[in-house]
Formats: sequence, structure tokens, C-alpha cells
Amino acid sequence: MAKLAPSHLLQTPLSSKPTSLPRLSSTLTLLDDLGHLGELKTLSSVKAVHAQMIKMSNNNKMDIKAKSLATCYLEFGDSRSAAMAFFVGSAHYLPWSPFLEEFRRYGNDPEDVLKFFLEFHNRGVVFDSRVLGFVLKLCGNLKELWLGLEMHAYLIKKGFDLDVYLNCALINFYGTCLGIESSNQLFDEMHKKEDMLWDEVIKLNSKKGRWVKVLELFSNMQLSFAKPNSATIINALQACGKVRALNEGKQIHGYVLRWGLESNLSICNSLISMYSRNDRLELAKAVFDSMNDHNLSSWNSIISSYTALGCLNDAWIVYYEMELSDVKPDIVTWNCLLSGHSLHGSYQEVLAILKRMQDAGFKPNSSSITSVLQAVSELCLLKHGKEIHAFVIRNGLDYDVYVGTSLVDMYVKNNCLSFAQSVFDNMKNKNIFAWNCLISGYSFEGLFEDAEQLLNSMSQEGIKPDLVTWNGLILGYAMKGRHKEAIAAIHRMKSSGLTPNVVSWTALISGCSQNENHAESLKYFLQMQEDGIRANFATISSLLKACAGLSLLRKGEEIHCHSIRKGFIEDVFVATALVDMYSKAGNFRSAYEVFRMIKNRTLASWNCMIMGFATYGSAKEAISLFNEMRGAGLQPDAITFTALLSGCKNSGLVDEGWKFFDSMSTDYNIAPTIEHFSCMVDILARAGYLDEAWDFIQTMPLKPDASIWGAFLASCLTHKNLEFAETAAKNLFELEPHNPANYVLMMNLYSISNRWVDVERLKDLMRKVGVKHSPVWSWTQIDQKIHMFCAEGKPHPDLGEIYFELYHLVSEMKKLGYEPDISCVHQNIDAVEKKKMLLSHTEKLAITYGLMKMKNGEPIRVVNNTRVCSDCHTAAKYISVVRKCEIFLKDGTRFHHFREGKCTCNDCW
DNA sequence: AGAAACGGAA
Repeated sequence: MAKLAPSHLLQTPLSSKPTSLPRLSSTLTLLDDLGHLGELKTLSSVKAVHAQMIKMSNNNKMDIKAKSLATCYLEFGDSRSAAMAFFVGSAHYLPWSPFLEEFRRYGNDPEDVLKFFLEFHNRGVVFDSRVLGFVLKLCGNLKELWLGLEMHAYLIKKGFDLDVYLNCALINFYGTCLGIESSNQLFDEMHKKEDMLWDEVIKLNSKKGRWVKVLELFSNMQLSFAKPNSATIINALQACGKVRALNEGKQIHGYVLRWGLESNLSICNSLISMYSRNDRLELAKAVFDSMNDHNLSSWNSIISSYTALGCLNDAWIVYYEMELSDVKPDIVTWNCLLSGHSLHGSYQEVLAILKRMQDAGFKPNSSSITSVLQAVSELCLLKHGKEIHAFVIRNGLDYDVYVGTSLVDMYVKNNCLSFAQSVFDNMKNKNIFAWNCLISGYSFEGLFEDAEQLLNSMSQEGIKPDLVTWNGLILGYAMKGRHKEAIAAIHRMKSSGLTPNVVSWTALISGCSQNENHAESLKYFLQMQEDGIRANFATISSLLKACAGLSLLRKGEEIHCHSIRKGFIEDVFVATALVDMYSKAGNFRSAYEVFRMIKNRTLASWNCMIMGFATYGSAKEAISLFNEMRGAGLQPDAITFTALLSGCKNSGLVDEGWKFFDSMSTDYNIAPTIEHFSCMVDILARAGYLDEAWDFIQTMPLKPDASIWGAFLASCLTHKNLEFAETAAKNLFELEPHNPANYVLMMNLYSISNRWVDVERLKDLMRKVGVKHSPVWSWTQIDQKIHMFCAEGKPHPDLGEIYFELYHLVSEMKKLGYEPDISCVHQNIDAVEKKKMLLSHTEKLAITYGLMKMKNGEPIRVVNNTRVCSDCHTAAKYISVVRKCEIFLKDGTRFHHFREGKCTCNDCW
């Protein structure tokens, strides 16, 4: 209840005149009837009148006078005298509850009200049910459990327990003091359930957010033929929205029509919200259109339906209709628009709407601020974020827990952890959202000590870490390659009593594959299944990423089948991941089939497919797909151009490369990144334009990194340009001294040039720097088993048979003109040894094993981790003729598809 | 009318 008495009155000296007394006039009118007008401007004059009244106490209008007098005392803040006046004058037959309510309204503490009640109860006043109900309510508010329970006992003893008002009060009291469950229990035990009682218990459950219970009660209420009031219908409709109970909502709609309640605006507005929360915009709209009258709330409900469901343009249309019908928007209207645009990713519009609402004279409140902060953090507009932070402080909105949490989140998302921490420290009430934001902020930055420390402090402050807290930690650990700690976190959350769900496990799995730990991804997927957790869309996309990373075509195919069975294939993320998996694992036909099947392709889907063609060496298809994409109205991004340029690189298209490189900045306003520059260097140098590539490197606006020099060095080797190569190598040895590939390339170049002294010098350098050789391997999958062929380490068990087959094969190939290319061996040994060396290349072993084990007609698929040498490349072409087979070879940089003596790379790799 | 967790492309 609002305090009507200005508090300064209580501090005013009793003799001075109160300035304005809003309720005094009515009191005076009453006293005026009794002939005492005019004098009552001070407490002392009230007292004087009181004294006079006591003198003529035989007056039979004493009760009315007592009430007026008591009210007068209350207005002057003398509650004690007020109560006494009331008691003396009228106690036994006047209803006390208006007095007590009045008493409370004048700003007296509820404790005092209770004290008075007890005092007069002890003086023998017998109160009616309304007073008792009022006092019970106070007991609830003050958490006076024992007094309330005593009153319950007293009521039963006096037979009051049949009074519906009191029963309502009791249910209410139990709810506030002992929890909603005891209210529900008490309600169940009540024999006679009047309509009001149903209304009360539904109201309480609705307040507590027990939506399922609300619906259960509402349905039972109808079964007992009780008639709900409109508040109850509104509560039930709200419940149908919250738990997405569309059928129940429709039934209530029917009920509303049957009882002719469709003229009740509030009920109709609730119907609109109910349908909107059940994603049935057309039904929401139908209710809105059927209404004879619309108030502001109705307009807000329908606008909110449109914005919540992402129909932003329609929302604006309704907004203008509303303006035309002369209803002015309020802050709620603006906040609906803000939150809808923010929710559906129209972040720029959020900022525009903010400006519009401010121009219209509305000051953003805490709700507006949360939507705006979300947009600001997604747009990475840290500067705007800080301005809003200042606005929040100026306007005292920082006490709002939503605003505080949104600020922490905004700073976390903009990598501003120190600000996030300081906002967090200043929050008066921290809820679990704020803790989780900050913990995941530290975790994603790899600052695990801070994250773990926060985890400890939140437990100490009595906030139990939840699934989201743990997910933040798990994902952070997994993304930073610390998968042991990530799985440990899964176990820790188990021992804290939480059951990791599919999101927790997916965080682990996806974190590992984001960090290229694909094998771990697959391992943890198995553990997840052992834990009895089923995969969802997100898990499947992460797994496909792992399969793509490992080129595990068979595994990917299994997941594809599973996705079709479970309907995951409908998800654009899953479908796009499939396209990527198939292109990386070497099944372009399937990649293309899946791509064509996707109904709602996103930019990523197009990019994956363009990239697929590019790595496969089909630059023409990549380019025509790009044109198709443009025709479909999609704007390319930086990744599209990386794909196009690497297509040009793999197909040796210099002119097209230049064209796309220029076009991305001039036509599409996309600044080239280091990857684009690196592609361009590769395109130029590979085609033999080494001088142009050199100039390009010298004039590029970004500092050349290892990818630039690496691309350049590889082409220097192809074109045997020692001078450029040495410059490139010098840079590379500084930029990445521990990468063995650079030393190997350089040694190869020296060996071709017969500069064995330099080869030895580099070997020494590698030893001095401590560069480790990376193992060279190839593998092929036969049935369910992966067969590895490593240059070093454990040999394959069937190696003898493989060499037997390979010798046989080579002699057949020689008949067709094959000649071993010994220039591929960069060791200072004689030609016979070099030829033996060539036979041991892991690609040849894997291909041969494939030939031995594959059923007829099946293509052979081999994955290799280096750049395939020209002898193996030539050999594969001959093999495809001799054995009439197709060979897919994925090497460290691209794809080769050998068929009928030709390779799709056109010998350019 | 309002906040946080897992997913695809280089």
C-alpha cells in the first residue's frame, strides 16, 4: 500500500500548520456535520474536539465520529491516539478492518498494526472475518509464521474455517510463509471449494511461475463447474503461453467465446500473447482483428507478437496502423521493437530505434538498455557500450540486475575483462547469470586460474554452479586444447551432483574439434554415448567437422545416414557440415548432392561448396557457383573470396585471380586479409611470375607472414629459383624457426642444385634450433579399419605382400612408358638407391594396398599429409590406366583425382 | 518489454 501521508508531516512541530492535507477535507466534512468545522488545523485542535466529543458521549452517532476522529489523528501521525479513539468510541460493532487498512495506508508499520490488533484482541474485541483475513495477510507479509498458525488454530476453534475470505487469506498466508506447496496442500484439504478459492490458489501458483500447476488447477476447476474470474482466465492463458500448451490455450479460447468474454480487452490481449508464444502468429492476428476495440495493451501485444517471432517489417506496419488510430506508443511499445530487433539479429536497427524513441521523447529504461547492450556487444561497438554504461550510471539504472548482467556480458564479448570484472564487483545483487558471464569470459580467454577462482567464490557465496557455469569452463578448456581438463570438468560437475547434458558434452566435443583435436572429439562422443546421452543437431555438426578434419569418409557417411533417420539433415548447420565433410573427405558427388538438397542455404553453405570445387581443382565450377549465389541475392564475404582465390590457385588461373582480388575491395567493400594476399602470391609465383610475386609482397599493405613466404618458397622450388628461395627461407626461419617444412623445402632445392654442403648446413641448423621432423604418413580405409603407412616407426604387417604387388605393378607400368623420376629423391645417393627410395613412398604403399583389398570398381581413397611428389603423381596416373581404377588422393594441400591416366589437378599442384 | 550455454566455411 502506498504511503499517502507525506513523511515530512511526521517531523513537523505539532503547533505548526501542515501545508496540504489531501484527505483532511473529507474528514472535516464529516466533522462539519457534527458542528466542529474550522479549528482542526493542528493536532492540538483535534485533541480539543476529541475532549469535547467525550463529554457528549451519549451521542448515538459516536461510531461515525470515532472513525472520523481516528482518521484525523492518523493524518497528524498520532496513530496511538487514533487507535484509542476508535477503540473507545466504537469497538464492539464497527468493522475494524477499514480502520486497520486505513491505519496501514497512513504509513504505519505493519508491525504496529499487528501490535494494535493483539492489544485490542486481548482487550476482548471480537473481530470479524475481514479483519482476521487482513491480519493473516500481514502475518504472511511479515513472515510471522507462529502468529499466523495460532490464528489458523483460533479460526478452526471458532468455526471460522468455513468463511471463503478467510480460507483465501489462509492459503495466501501458507504460500508466503511455508511455500506454494503447502498452499496447494491446504487447498486440496478444503472441503468446500468456492470459485474465489480456485481463483486465489491459481493466482498464487501463477505468481510463483508454477505454470503446469496453474493449468492442472484450471482444468480441475472446470471439472468442478466453478466459474473463473477474468484474472484467472488471464493467468491460465499466460500459463499456456509459458509452457507452450497450444491445445489448452485453444480450449480456454473456446471457453471465452462460450461465456461471451470476448469483449474483455485484457482477456483478448492475453489470448494474443498466448498464441504468439505458441508461434501461432496467424491466430494472434485473428484475435486482434476480431476485437471491436483496441487499447494500448492490445497494440503492444500484437506488436510484441510480430517482433518476438521475427516478422519485423509487419511489426512496423502494425506500429503505423496504431499511430493512425491515434493511439500513442508508450515505452513498452518501443521496448518490444527494440527487443525484437535485437533478438533477431537486426542490431543496426536496434540503434536506429533507440534514436527514434529518444527523439519521440522517451527515456530508455532498464529494459530498453538490455536490448541495446545486446546489440552493441554483437556489433562489437565497445565505444557505444561504454557510452551506454555512462548513461546507466547517470540515470541510476545500474541497480537493475538485468542491466548489470548485460553490461558484464557486453564487456566480456568485447574482450574487456577488466571492465567486466569491475561492473561485476559493483553489482549489488549478483545472480547466477552474472557469475556465468564472467566465468565464461575468463575461460574463453584461457585465463583458467581466474575462472576457477570465481567458481570457488560463487560456491562460497552460496550460489551453486549450474550447467551453464560448467559448460563455460568445459568449452574454454576444450577450445584451448586442454581436453584433459575439459573432461575432468565433466567429472567434477558430476561429483557436484549435476548430470552433464547434451549441451555439456557437445561443448567438449565441439571445443576439441575447434582446436583441431578431432580424434579427441570422436573419443568423447563415444564416452557421451556410454553416458546415455543422445546427440542433437549441434553434436552432429561438431562430429562432422571432426570427420572432415580427419577425412573420415566412411564415418561421415554413417553420420549422414543417422542424420537422415533422425531428421537432423533438415538442419542447415548439419547439412552444411555434411557438404564440407564430403568435400574434404573426397566425395564431391555426395557433397554436391547434399548441397543441392539444402532448402535454406546460408552463405556458409555456398562457401563450403565453392571451397569444395576449389580444392578439387574445378575452378570453373567454383566460379559458376559463385555467380549462381550472386543471382540468388547473397552477398559474398571474405571467406567466399578465399575460396575463389584458392580455386584460381589450384587451377592456375592468373587473370581470374587478379579479377577476384581487385573485385573484392572495389565491388564488395571487403578488405583483403593476409589469406587473400597469400593466395595471390601463390597464384603468381606458381604460374612462374616470380618477379611479380616478389613485387606484390614488397608492396602489400600488411606485414608478410609465414603463409606468404611459405607460398613463395614452394614456387621458388618448382621454378628452381635459388636466389628468391634463400630470401624467403631467411624470413621463414625467423618467423617460424620450428617448422620443419621450410627446412625440408630448402634442402630439396639445394639437393636439386647439387649443393650438398648447404644441405648439411641446414641439417646442422635444424639440430641446433631443435626442429623435430614431422612424420610422413598416408592411410587408406579398408572396411572399418584405417591402414596407416608411416615413413618411420612400425611397418604395416602386410608390407611384404604390398612390395611384391608394387614391383609387379611397376613392371606393368613400365611397359606403358613409366620411368621413375629420381629427381624427387633429395638425398646424396646413387640412382639405384634412389629408385628403391621412390618405391617406399607411403602414397604408393597405400594405393597398392587399396588395389589389393578393394572390391572391383570401388575407387581407392588415400590421404597423405605432405605435398605429393611428382613421381608418385605420375605413378598414380599410370596405375589408373593399368588397373582401370579411380584413385582419390588427398595430400596436404589439395585433391587429386586420377582417372584414365589423367589427374584433375592438371599437373599443377 | 528485459539477460547467459553447445553447431557449419578460411
